[in-house]
Amino acid sequence: MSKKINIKELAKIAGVAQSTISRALNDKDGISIETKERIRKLAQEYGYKPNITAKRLVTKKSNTIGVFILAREKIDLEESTAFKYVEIILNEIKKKDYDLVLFSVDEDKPGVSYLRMCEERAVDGAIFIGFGEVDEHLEEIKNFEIPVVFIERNIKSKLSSIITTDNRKAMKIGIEYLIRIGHKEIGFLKGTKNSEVAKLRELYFKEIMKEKELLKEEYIFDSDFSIESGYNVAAKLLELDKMPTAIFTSSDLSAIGLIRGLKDCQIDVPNDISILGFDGFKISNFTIPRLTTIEQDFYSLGINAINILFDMIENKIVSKEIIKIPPKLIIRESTKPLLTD
Amino acid sequence: MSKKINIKELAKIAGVAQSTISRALNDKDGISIETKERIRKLAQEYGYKPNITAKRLVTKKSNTIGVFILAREKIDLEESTAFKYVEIILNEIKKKDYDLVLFSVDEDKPGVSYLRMCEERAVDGAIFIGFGEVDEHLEEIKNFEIPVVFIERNIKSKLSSIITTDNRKAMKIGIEYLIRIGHKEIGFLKGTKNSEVAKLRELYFKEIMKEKELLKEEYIFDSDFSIESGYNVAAKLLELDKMPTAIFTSSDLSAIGLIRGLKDCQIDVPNDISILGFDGFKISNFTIPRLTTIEQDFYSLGINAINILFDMIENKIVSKEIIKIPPKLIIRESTKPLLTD
DNA sequence: CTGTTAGCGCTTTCAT
DNA sequence: ATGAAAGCGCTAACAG
Repeated sequence: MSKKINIKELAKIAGVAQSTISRALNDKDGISIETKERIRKLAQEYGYKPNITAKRLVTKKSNTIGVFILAREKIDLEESTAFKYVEIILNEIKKKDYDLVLFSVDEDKPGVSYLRMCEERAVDGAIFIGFGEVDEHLEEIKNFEIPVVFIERNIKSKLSSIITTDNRKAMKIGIEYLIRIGHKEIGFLKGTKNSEVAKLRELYFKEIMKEKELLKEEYIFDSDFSIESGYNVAAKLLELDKMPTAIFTSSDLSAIGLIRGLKDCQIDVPNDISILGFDGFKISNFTIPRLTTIEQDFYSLGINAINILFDMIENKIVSKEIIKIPPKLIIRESTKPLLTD
Repeated sequence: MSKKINIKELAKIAGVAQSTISRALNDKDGISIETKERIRKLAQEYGYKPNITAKRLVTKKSNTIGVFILAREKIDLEESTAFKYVEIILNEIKKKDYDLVLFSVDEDKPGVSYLRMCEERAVDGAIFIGFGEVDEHLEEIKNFEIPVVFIERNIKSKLSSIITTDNRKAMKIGIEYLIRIGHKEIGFLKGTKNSEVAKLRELYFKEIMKEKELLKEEYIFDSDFSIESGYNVAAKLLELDKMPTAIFTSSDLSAIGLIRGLKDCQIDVPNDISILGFDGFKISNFTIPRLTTIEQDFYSLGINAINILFDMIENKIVSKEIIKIPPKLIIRESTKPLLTD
């Protein structure tokens, strides 16, 4: 393995100017096809790799996307949807020859500046996944001069687009399905306190249930998307004078936890109570019972996010629109028509 | 929000030379305490942020760690352990003021060079998570001049350390537990074909079972860590003349899939057959039945990996040792003593 | 079509 | 303790 060679040395070897090397390797025009070929061969031969740092310094472009995920206190990333997006984004980015730098953010850690992080890394654009409500950095983000896409988070800023599941529709099809199969006493498990989607789902749940004149406040339970928090709701459910006949959760994992908790209390799902999940994780098709759930189209969410970001970066287009991806009801075994007796 | 200011401008404002600014902000000596203070205040006031790209160009240090995860064909990252490590590494890295750039790698995509990726990004060190067996880039990695840590992958290279779960011990405690509760007919679900840990687990399973004179080849099934692949084994199990009384899987998820598949065939876990998982994912404590499993200490694995990498980067120490983290048996509900009749 | 030259914003000798 | 100047490796504007 030979030593690293730089553009200057390669230029000397090729007997041309540095700029010619640069032109050849960056496929610019104003250079003959022959020299281009010749130089490329030479570059190959000598294992020349342009120094990306130097390149960046002059072009002021980093070919880097910053992805910010929220490190919530009690929720493992395992239990969040963030990495689903990261995976999809990573794949798309690779095709375009961009790199992904991953930042995790403690929501209430003051002092750190997201913008600063972006600037330091000279990212060309950023994606914020699932940010919360209370955020001292909100103002800062709003004034970002860098293209930004938010997933699961509705922030209006200078140069941003927003991609989210259509949470209203999600809640609507969930509730209407439950009603259709005979349920009227429908409970709800909230998501993490300062998550915006959690807030939204709660809001819509109440709104729609109120419309149907079915809303009962005592059927609404705190939870935080996590398995454990779902598990813990089971005990609270038992304290009720009368249990709901169905429960709509804010995440598959909390649904799975809840089902487990219920089982431990000798309450069978779906015979004693119906449970409806939210997410459509793969595993929910393999649980016992299989989970009926509202499936989010993570793939679309992710693809849209990154494509829009590229669009903003490359074409300086600011869509400013909110893209809502429709969710889908997947009926499986954890819900059951209510027997009227 | 004022415009970005650079060192030159700040120098002019402060009425000093650039080098003085540099010294002050990088806490070098050869500068009076007063000017240092004065300049820092000024920097603060004018919102001066050094351009990290320029800094890198001259220092040749990037404060970046590259993390390579394997994008396997059929397995979602959701189902791999990779992101568990990413999460842990990310947290540690943040403390040290490093950044993480994430690469996903298609194992059999020729032409891309990991080293190249590292060089382009000028990463100070790299972590490879769970790489496979067949790898055209293996030779290249072996000659890396950059500190490298492998997780779940045993590659000997110039400057590398290896962190892995003690898979031999894992298989041993799993098998011995199963035997202790009366099982002799013990099956095994392999992991992904070209994963090294999968190979290792298979190897040790066979080795240990042979020692005990209990090995039966027909009880060994192809699988790939995924839920679905576990599910599919159920049908194959039924084709057997005589089923094993217990099955050791290579992952929690495949165990969960298998249990589901068995259930669909009217076979009850653990009454008809015992299933032993491998991983210790959180969810396995909430499945029905709760999964008995061999728990990997992901946290230790991750922490060790990043700490060793930092050590190699900062102190130029090459440990070259293989660190094996002990696994732990967690007994829950999916296994049961074999009733002798 | 190609070479020359001037920076990008920083750190780091080498003087003073 | 501070300043001046060189240079990291590249691209881009300007000549020719």
